Amino acid sequence: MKLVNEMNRSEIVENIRDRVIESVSQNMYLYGVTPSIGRLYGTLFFNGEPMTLDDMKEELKMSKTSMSTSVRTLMELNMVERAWRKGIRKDLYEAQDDWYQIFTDFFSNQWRKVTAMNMKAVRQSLNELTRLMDDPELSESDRELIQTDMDKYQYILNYYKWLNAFFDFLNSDELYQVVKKKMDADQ
Amino acid sequence: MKLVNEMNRSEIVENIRDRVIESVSQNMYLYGVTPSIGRLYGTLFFNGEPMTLDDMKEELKMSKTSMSTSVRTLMELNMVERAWRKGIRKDLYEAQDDWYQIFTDFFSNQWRKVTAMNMKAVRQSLNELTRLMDDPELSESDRELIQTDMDKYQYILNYYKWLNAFFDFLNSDELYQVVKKKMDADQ
DNA sequence: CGGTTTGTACAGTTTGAACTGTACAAACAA
DNA sequence: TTGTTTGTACAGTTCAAACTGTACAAACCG
Repeated sequence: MKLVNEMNRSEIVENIRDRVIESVSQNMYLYGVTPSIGRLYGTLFFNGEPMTLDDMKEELKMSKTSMSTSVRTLMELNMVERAWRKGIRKDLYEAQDDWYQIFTDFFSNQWRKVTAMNMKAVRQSLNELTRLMDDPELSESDRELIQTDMDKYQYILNYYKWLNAFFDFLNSDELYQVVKKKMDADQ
Repeated sequence: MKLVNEMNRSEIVENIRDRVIESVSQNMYLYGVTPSIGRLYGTLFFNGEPMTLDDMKEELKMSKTSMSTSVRTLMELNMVERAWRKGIRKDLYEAQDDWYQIFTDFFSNQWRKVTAMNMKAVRQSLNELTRLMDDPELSESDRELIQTDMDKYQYILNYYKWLNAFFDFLNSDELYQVVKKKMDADQ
């Protein structure tokens, strides 16, 4: 097609880059963020240099407010960090570009938070049922019914304990050795 | 409080159960599902017995259509399975109650799908840039610019390969041994 | 001190996703 | 065959989240 030949080279490179950013951002819902926020991360990642809110607003054609809130979200996920350059008064942000780190951090931070909350709720429920079981007037059939629930709660607790151990493993050095072995096996 | 004493026992047990279901469902956004769908899963999990769409509709006070689409979503995530009981004409569904399995399946299925798509896009981009680099008229500065992008694409590809090896590990027996070790260390 | 720049709180708007009700197709019953 | 039951497609509605613009507080400048 003639048009392509008429495009100047940096335009072509830019288009290719945009396609990759789009692809990455479309799939960042796995991290619980919207495509817009994903696009912002991609932009920062490929820009290399830190950017100001106004840079981002300009690049993505969105409001400054959106850029402000989006960049905060990315910071909470350890995907973006503050940066400083002397002589620049505006806040600067740059992409955390270690994707392995981002991946493991995500679990340690987000998932652990959630499991902790759930464990609390389940532990409390387990306690309340235990107290209920103390009642000597309880019929045998009631007892069985409650026990069924208690067994489930115990199962959930064990699972969460296991999950947390798994996250410990994710943060350990072993991870890389173990996965390396799998990679070599793949070849 | 007097009220509590007046509640009959199964009501109390029910309330405790609902609280746990709510807690679990609130946090199932990590699996990319809404609280409603999470609540449906929780209901099926604690019900034990398989349920029909009408059972669910009744239990959750929602439309049958919602139950139908929600249960499909849960099936795609391997969180719910079809069940059969003789004499019952309606479709029956029961919760997959092995949470370890659900967790590892989630990665194998959802994340792998996403990485595969991204890899495709990045590979294509890398190819196109390689072809662009063949042009002998390319200035040195253009070359460097393109090379910077190509390095990033290569980095992404390596990361995705690593991720896939990690998912292989998740599906392997090793996982349980390795995590077991961490759990014992925790005590 | 007043004047300027920068980030964000907040209210309002837009957009998309969740949810509902109806209408129908497929499966079954008689 | 006709009548009934069951699941889902589809159109419409409702609701929540994303996004914008304005207005202001905090920091900086002279």
